[in-house]
Amino acid sequence: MNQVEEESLYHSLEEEAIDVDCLLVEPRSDQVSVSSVWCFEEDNIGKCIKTEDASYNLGVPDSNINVEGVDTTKLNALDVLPHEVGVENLLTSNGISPCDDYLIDIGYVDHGACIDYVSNEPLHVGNSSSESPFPMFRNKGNFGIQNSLTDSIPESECQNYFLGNIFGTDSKTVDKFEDFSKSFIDEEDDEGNLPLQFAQTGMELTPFRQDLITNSAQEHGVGGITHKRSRKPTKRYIDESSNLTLKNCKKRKEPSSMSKVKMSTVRRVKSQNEVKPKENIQSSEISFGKAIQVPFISQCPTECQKISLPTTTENQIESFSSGSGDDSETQMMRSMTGKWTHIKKLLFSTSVHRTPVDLKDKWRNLLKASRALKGSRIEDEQKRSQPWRPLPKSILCRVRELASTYPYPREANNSKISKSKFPIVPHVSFSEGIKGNKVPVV
DNA sequence: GTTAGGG
DNA sequence: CCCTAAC
Repeated sequence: MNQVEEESLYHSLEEEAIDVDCLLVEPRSDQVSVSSVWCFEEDNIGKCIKTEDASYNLGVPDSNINVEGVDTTKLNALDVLPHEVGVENLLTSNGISPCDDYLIDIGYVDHGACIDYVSNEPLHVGNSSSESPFPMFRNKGNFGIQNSLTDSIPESECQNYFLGNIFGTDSKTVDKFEDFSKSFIDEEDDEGNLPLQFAQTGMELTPFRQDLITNSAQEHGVGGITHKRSRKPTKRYIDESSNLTLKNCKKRKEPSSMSKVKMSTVRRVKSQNEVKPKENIQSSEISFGKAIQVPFISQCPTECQKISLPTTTENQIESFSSGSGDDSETQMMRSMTGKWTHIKKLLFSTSVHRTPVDLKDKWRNLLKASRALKGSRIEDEQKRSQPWRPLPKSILCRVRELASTYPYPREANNSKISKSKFPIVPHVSFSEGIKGNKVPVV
């Protein structure tokens, strides 16, 4: 139907005073009342009850929550609306235009659907001075849309629209859908599937429709038409992702400038073919990280976690700590200034994510735990007092033993241990203990 | 730059 | 794990 037909129809109806239910609305209002429109719509519900039933049965909720339904209705309304006739032209011009029924239906429904989603924005209908909140739209916008569609499209076709667009089964409907989409697709947009095209199309149309689509997308989340153009991950993200595999999937701040130096140092140590320490250290790394990936070696079996330090590392530590050799003095002096750094270098070289400070903290925590155990003596009591899983008693005992042997600075008054043995703390390597606790292994 | 220690 | 003071 075109505008002329509608106009003539309207006049004929008016002259003959035939219209009954459909014109409960006062047609001669200067302001087009939306509630009137809704009265009209309500009275016409019967006309398209079949369509409504169809849509409702198809799961289109009352509040247009169904994304596909929303877009479908909008699509249909847009499709029905003659493009050459602007809504403003149809609805304004001092009152209701000759084709009120049709135009209110289409135009207002079109806008009403938008209002339903752009709740904060008053409806401006062309030159009309009406600016009403249209409260009823929020509740019954769906009716309007569907009625308009029903009135505008043959019933069967209307059903096909709903059915096809909701389920995507009707090829005819899909064709129409595609045609509609193509008619609005930005030429630059050559990607995306149908829903995406439609979304892009909607954004090309008007602010109303943009809001409609975006709002519907926000409301409905992931499903339906909310396929947004997938964003390529940034290079930084990719780098970080790849690093995560190396850093045991642990988000962690890049540990300061020192750690950068350590990283290079670590790499240098790695290049020295310290395979065995690596293995042992890897086992320790398995213990500390959560879901740690071990990139260089195969996972050590559980037995492997309790092996003592490999000979290479042991020799290094011995030479480092015992004072044998000419360089022992220098090393010892260095150890005095950078104990944890050296421990890290020697024994946790492959634990890229762990800084010397971390090692220090870990050891401190172990000492704390061991002291706590010493105080309570009863493991059950410890379990009760601690929110976390307690370390196995054997482990804590071992920590105490080591702590007495290699006292932590300022925490142990035990001065019988010479400072030259500090670096031997690395005799403890942390391994995964029972129940996933981190366990120092000697 | 490194450690100790508090938070 | 982060921060800061101290060295």
